[in-house]
Amino acid sequence: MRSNHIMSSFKKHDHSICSDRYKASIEKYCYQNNLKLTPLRQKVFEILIRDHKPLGAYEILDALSKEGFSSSPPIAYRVLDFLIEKGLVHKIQGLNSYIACAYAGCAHIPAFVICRKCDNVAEIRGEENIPKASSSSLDFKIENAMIEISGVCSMCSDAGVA
Amino acid sequence: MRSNHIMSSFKKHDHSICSDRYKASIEKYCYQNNLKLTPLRQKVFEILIRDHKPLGAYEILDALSKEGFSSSPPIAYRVLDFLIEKGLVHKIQGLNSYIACAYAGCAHIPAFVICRKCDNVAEIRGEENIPKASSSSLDFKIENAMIEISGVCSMCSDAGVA
DNA sequence: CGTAACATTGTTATGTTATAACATTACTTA
DNA sequence: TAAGTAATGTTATAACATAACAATGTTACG
Repeated sequence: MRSNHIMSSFKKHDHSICSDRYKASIEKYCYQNNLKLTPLRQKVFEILIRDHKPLGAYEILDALSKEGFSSSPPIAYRVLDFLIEKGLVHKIQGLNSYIACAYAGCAHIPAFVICRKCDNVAEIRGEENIPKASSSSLDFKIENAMIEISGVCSMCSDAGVA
Repeated sequence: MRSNHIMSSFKKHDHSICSDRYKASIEKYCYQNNLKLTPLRQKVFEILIRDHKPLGAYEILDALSKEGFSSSPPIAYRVLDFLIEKGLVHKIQGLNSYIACAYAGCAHIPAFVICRKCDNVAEIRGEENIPKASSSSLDFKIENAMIEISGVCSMCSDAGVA
């Protein structure tokens, strides 16, 4: 397991260890890349890793508000834009929500596995899943990929009927 | 080329032939599956294939309005829900927009190649691109996949600088 | 130091996308 | 032809996101 590997939300684990790894990876990344990890940015990131689940922008705003931060919409969206641009957070398009990157600092194409029952999401590496053949037959310059797999995780399918 | 194959938006082609193929495939599919292709549903589908581009729900509503149909938001969303559920239309999550399925009636996992310059979109088959290994190691029951590749198409990269 | 330039955060207003809830009309079928 | 269901019409509002500008903080350089 690589040092910054984050545990899947689909497996029971001690999340405090995860949280520490997340924090360490973002701090290291910002330090190495000379990015300012302001209190607001730290707080948003902390909110995102707390539940180990994707959150909507307005959920983040609520959380910020409860902790005494300003909470008008642009606050969240700007910080999210920053974190997304730096690859520290990803947007889950299918849920209009945001999740901390599990591989911050490692070049990768993110892909997500989303349980429609418990709303947990695991990030996996999507490199091998982008359609090389088809798109090259189209002579297309690939810049980005969004891969979101949905279904039911093992914890949920063990728990009851479909 | 299979009989219902639709031309890629990234290649010059006679779109009237495409349109006819789209229409034929939806009519055939609805007939075979005993689905009611009402005037409203037909019109929405026709609007979607006209430009051979994805459209937002409110663009569809505008078009409906111009053609004398009722055009409050639920009108479009309900018809889109129906067409999506039947696999005749797909939603492009990254653009909040909707596109007629290029493989209606064929079981497939849709994937999209999206040019960020001209906004054209080509549907390709995504079967081979879902992350089998990773998700099976998670013991996850896959139901659906969303694969959207973005970049620049050959027409746009020929046309000028990046 | 002081100040110009830039980055960050604060605030108001508004734009865009989507759905809830209920009314009406049409279509089926027994 | 009446009851049940599917489809469409309408109003209101929820949920998601950005534009535009003000205020404050930070940095770097003479």
